[in-house]
Formats: sequence, C-alpha cells, structure tokens
Amino acid sequence: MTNKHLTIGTLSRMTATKVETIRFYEKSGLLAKPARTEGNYRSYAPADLNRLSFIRRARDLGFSLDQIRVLLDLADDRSRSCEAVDEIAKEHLAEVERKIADLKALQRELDRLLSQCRCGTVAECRIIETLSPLPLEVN
Amino acid sequence: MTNKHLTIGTLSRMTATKVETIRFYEKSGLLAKPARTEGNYRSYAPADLNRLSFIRRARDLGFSLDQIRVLLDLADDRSRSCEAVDEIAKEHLAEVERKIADLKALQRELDRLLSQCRCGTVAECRIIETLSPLPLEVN
DNA sequence: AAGGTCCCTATAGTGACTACAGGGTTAGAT
DNA sequence: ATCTAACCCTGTAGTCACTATAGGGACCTT
Ligand SMILES: [Zn+2]
Ligand SMILES: [Zn+2]
Ligand SMILES: [Zn+2]
Ligand SMILES: [Zn+2]
Repeated sequence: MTNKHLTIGTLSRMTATKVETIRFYEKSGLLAKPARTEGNYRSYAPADLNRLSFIRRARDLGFSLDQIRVLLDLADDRSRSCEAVDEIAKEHLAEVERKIADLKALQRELDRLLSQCRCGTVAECRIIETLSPLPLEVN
Repeated sequence: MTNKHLTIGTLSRMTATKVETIRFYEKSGLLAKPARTEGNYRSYAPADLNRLSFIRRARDLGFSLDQIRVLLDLADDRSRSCEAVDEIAKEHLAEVERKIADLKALQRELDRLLSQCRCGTVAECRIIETLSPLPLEVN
C-alpha cells in the first residue's frame, strides 16, 4: 500500500502544492524529470518529496526560486562551508527588512491621508485633493 | 515656448514615468488616446499631465491600477459623497498592514534561522537542516 | 546631407504561479 | 464487463505592472 512511488496528486497533497505548480517546478529545473509509468504518469521517489518539501519551506520563508536553486546546489555539497548559505539568508532578511520599512512609510502616508477626510463630497475630499496635482478643472 | 501640447517625452520627464509606461497606461485605458501630430506623434494636453500625475502619486502610495481606475472615475463625479474613495483607501491600508504583519513574521523566522547557524559545513548547517524535512541521504 | 535624438508599433520577457482546453488513463462501483 | 468519476497528460495563455527589445519613421541642428 505505501508504495515507494508517488503520483503527482499524492505529492501535491503531501506538500500542499498544486499539481500545476509541481509541473512548473519541473519545467523550471527545480525538480528533476521523474520516471513515467506505462500510462505516461509521473512517478516520484521519496527523494523528490524531500526536495519539493525543501522548496516549499523555503518559498514560505520568501526565498526566490533563484535563491532556492542555489540553496539546493549548496545543500548537495555537504562538506563545504555554509558561508554561502548564510549569505543568501542574510541577503533575504535584509530585503525583507527593507520591504517592511517601505510599507511602514506607506502606512503612515495612508493614515495621514485617511485622517484628513471630512467625509463630504468628492469635490472637497482631501484624499482626491492630495492625489491631484492641480484643480482637475484645468483643462 | 510653453506650448500647450506636450510630447510623450516631455510628459515622461515631468512625471518621472518611462515613455513605455505612459503608452502602457494608454493601452490599459487609464489614459485616453491623445491627439496625434502630422508625424503621428502623441500630443498631450495639460489635462493629461494632471491625470498622469494623479496615477503616479496613487501608484507611489501602492494603489493598484484597478483601484486607481475607480478613484479616477470617482474623482470625475465631484458632487457625490466621497465614501467610496475612503473605502478604497481603507481597504488598501488594511492590505498594507497585513503585508507588514506577514513580513514581520517572516523577519522573526529568518532571524531565528540565522541565529542558529554555527558556521560549519553544510552538513551541520542549521539553515539547511531547518529547510530539510528529513536527512537528505534518504533516497 | 548627415547625425543624433526623439518617436512609432508590435512583441516578448519578468516571477511565480494559475487556469483553461482538449484530450488520455485508471480505480472503484455497479 | 462497463461505466464513470477522478485522476493525469501537454500546451497555451492569463495574472500584475511594467520593461526591453527589434525594426523602423520623424525631426532638429549643423
Ligand atoms: Zn471620508
Ligand atoms: Zn474623502
Ligand atoms: Zn553560518
Ligand atoms: Zn549555516
């Protein structure tokens, strides 16, 4: 019953990954082309499950597919130093922190915008006014 | 010298928008198709500058083109209540706040990941280990 | 007349999927 | 044995907001 070979649907359920996404990872070179059954169905080994799980966890942490490609390559060479791994993670963390800062600035702007609205007509709406460079009648 | 009609390049410089982006906005229906010169060049009026400035400011604040389309429609009907405007802005603010929360959770995870690395070989790297579901030798 | 800068259309690429269309395969129930 | 639902296949196109070519035409200055 617990066959060593998995269908794409089983893999999909086990990793909470859509079938199309698995095929997309294959086309992108992140997953190797698996063996096929007589009926041309993809037939996955447990190692593929491991690899896909790795990819999904890394994606959940926001790593890009390019970064994951490198991480997977690095993971294969077990004896080398993990410096390069750290660097990718640090770089990603820095990017996340930059995005947070950008979004916080945005949040402040939007808060300010919203607090100014007195809820009248569009003509006197401070939100529209702030977005408009000049009176809109200038034509 | 200050001609009423602007070329796409002038508009581009005045709004810090790439020429291609302006043409893209036209194709997307955000900007009306402008008049053309004899040589088939786009010829913009000041109203187009206003509209493009509006779009760019709203984009800077992270509104989607769909949201901007609605905002522009609302802005045209000056006598109506600005409730709908507020709602779009509030919705957008909520989305920004959700993104910030998501990224902060990510930041914590990445911090934890990075703090655990003892900088040895890949075989003992906690980052790789955390991403891997099982020992990678399982094959 | 030549050169540089501007402008035109149309198409394809980005990232990371997602959603069809239009079929073939298989497992379980009848 | 047959049916049918659920699964799987390939290939293509769509998402968002642009960006980047390719291959030309227009305009201005010298
Ligand atoms: Zn209001
Ligand atoms: Zn308002
Ligand atoms: Zn380290
Ligand atoms: Zn490490």
